[in-house]
Amino acid sequence: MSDVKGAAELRATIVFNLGTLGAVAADRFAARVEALGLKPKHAGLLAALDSGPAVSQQELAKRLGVAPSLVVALADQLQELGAVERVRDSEDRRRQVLSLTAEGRALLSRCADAAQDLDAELTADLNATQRDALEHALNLLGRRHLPH
Amino acid sequence: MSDVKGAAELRATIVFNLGTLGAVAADRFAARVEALGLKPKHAGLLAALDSGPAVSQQELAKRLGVAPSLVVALADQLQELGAVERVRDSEDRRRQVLSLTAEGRALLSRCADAAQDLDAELTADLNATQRDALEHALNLLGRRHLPH
DNA sequence: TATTGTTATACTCTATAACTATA
DNA sequence: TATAGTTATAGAGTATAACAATA
Repeated sequence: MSDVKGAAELRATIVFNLGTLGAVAADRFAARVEALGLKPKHAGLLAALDSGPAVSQQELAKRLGVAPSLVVALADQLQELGAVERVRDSEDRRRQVLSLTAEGRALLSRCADAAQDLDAELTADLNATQRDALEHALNLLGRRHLPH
Repeated sequence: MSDVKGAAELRATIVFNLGTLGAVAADRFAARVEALGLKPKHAGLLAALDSGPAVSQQELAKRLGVAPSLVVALADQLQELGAVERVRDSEDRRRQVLSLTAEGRALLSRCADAAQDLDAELTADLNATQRDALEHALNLLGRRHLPH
């Protein structure tokens, strides 16, 4: 069974298709949210803020798997858009606590709209069973392999 | 139905999970093939060469969706590894025709091994039915949305 | 002294533009 | 003049390192 494998075997793998289709998906999502003045990472930050209680920027960086300095830049830009507010934590004045504004929630909602639109576009030639199975399997993998 | 959507709705989408899991998959694949002296794009080039008849570098660039100058760099590195050969086309001496060597085929095979290993790792907590459905759906999407 | 946020710098990846050889 | 390949340059994105304020 140590057969020599070629392009066909590589292309058939889940990892290969996840990686390449993931890049396509990310590009299309980026194109959609660009109209909102956002990059995908901004949407990620908005989602992280909407998910749980207010946290420090350091904590956000860990959740998102990015450098703290990047959180600073993303938050700066979101603040400029009026999407987030920075409030110094009165208990530990080193901490900047980020929170979503109404505008931030509206932007996040429009990101979700864009993602749902793209889902329909991407899965147009899957039948309902296939689509549900894909959605379910990806949600399972997400829960297992993504930070949350 | 113009309900305000939040992080939960965004995270549940296929596009979101494809994008984020795709990045995870790509990172893991990159880590594996690094031991072979390769980056994912090198594997992509090897696979493209294995897929069809010999073509020019320009044609390769179109197939891979990258700039021609990147194909030059990738091919340089693969040639250094003894994985590809460059032969001037005798009919049009501007063209460099790339072809896989035995070493190149061996490297590609090891890339496929790595991808199959990662598949098992990634889908460890899916049952056989879920796994097959995921694999099938991704292959369908790949045929529809990736160049080939 | 350690930690949070910030700023400054550097690195990786890849595209665009300029150049060479051939057509 | 146009095209294949190559080389040089530039930009986007993000990390690492240095710094300031607070603990």
